[in-house]
Amino acid sequence: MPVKTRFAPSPTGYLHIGGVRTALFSWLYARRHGGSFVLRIEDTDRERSTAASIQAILDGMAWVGLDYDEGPILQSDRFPRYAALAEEMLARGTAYRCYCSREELEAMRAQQVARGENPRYDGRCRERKTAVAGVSPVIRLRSPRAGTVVVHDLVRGDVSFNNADLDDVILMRSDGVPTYHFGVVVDDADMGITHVIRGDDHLTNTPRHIHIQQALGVSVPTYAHLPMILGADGGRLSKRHGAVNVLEYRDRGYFPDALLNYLVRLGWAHGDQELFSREEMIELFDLAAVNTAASRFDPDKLRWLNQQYMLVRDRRQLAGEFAAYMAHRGQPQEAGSALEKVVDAYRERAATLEEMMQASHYVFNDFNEFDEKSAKQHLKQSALPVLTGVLQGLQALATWEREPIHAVLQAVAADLGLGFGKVGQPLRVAVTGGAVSPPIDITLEVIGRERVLRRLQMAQAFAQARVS
RNA sequence: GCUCCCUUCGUCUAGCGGUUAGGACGCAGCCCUCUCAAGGCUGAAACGCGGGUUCGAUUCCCGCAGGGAGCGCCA
Repeated sequence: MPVKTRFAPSPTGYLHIGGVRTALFSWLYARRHGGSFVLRIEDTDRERSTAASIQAILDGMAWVGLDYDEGPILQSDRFPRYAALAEEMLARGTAYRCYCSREELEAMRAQQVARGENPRYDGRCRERKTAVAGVSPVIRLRSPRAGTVVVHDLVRGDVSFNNADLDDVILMRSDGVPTYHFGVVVDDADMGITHVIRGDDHLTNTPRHIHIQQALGVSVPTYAHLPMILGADGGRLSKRHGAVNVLEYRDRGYFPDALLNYLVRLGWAHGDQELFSREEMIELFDLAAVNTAASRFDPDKLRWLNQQYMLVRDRRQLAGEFAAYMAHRGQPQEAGSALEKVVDAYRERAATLEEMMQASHYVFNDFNEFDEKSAKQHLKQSALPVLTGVLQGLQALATWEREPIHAVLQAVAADLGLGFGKVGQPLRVAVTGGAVSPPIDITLEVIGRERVLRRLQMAQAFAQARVS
């Protein structure tokens, strides 16, 4: 039987980073085994589900490039199917109508907790023969009360549960909408899902799902429960640990491949290897090698990984991505030099496109003030002959390229009997406004003749004013 | 409270009875160097605790402690 996996988020918000990891592992498993991957939207919670969330999920999936062979399938399109199955179960006696009010159930649970028991439905409507007037009932599963269920989990091994600890789960709400438990089971069966790969938080739901499958007479899929991703402090991953919305990583200038590479190493490893292309992930991924312990999200490592991708990116592609990113951020981008040269100059100094934009700010934007500390240190009297000499040399330059620029600087340094550092720093402050930039000759090339000459004059005036 | 899961450097992890417990991020130092990076080298840093089993436990078993999840007409 060919492998078929699915990712089944509920559209109650953006696509979460933890969700992407779950989707990735399901996708990898399907791709690894030449199977198919389904995207299913679990929108049975009609109050919280929104069209905007569905769109956010689709956008997120598209951005990270996790393609699906079927879907998006909406559960809300399938309501008649669940209702029909529930009726069949009623007829067969594997399910029954429950007329208990929410208040009644709440009181029941409160009493059980007070007695130190596991709060659960006590089955009081199991044998009820008559309807209660004016009450629209829910439909509950008549689940076994004795014996055990065992979940054969690909990452945990066998996990067994006592049926006595489980209660009769609600299949259909009183308004005729299926619950999550019924929806997943029916859909996984109808769609022929062979492997259910999902978060660890569903492990204790699995015995209930198996009961439903048995009542339905469908086969039990293979389960694999993935460890959770926690925040840096070990708590549930949330906004305060950095971005949890995938699209925020796009907006911060991360590469989707780097994000996926980071995520695949959370709970999975292949020896000491850190860098995995998509193809390698697919080739090497194995559920048996998935860890059992939860892991913590480390933004620093993601950042490092992103730079590793930045470093080896094709220059033309990177330039295109950088241009698109700047446009996305509303950054004007007439540079003095080609964008390819800019990205080559800054890729070593930026882990993300956002950082690249910040680091190369002066290439695209004019300024009228120098960084105070840098100016104080480098734009002083001793810098005047340097600025003057360089200005003259550059004005006379025929081709504005790194090598001839470098030759000019070298000549000025030699003329003045200065080390290169005494030339580079004042220049750097003059043309960038600060003390940090790529090698000065490259910096000048990339900023462009017009801006460089203008800034040199500005710096000259600045230093002159300080002297007098 | 009850049920289930988990436990190797700060973090991600390798390990699958005998290792100087390896790698990566981060951190520190050095080298390179016109600044900052990138890169190279070096360093500090871990088997939660207690019992077993065994000639020998990080590794297998049992407790404990600590963490996490579930116990909804949410998913």
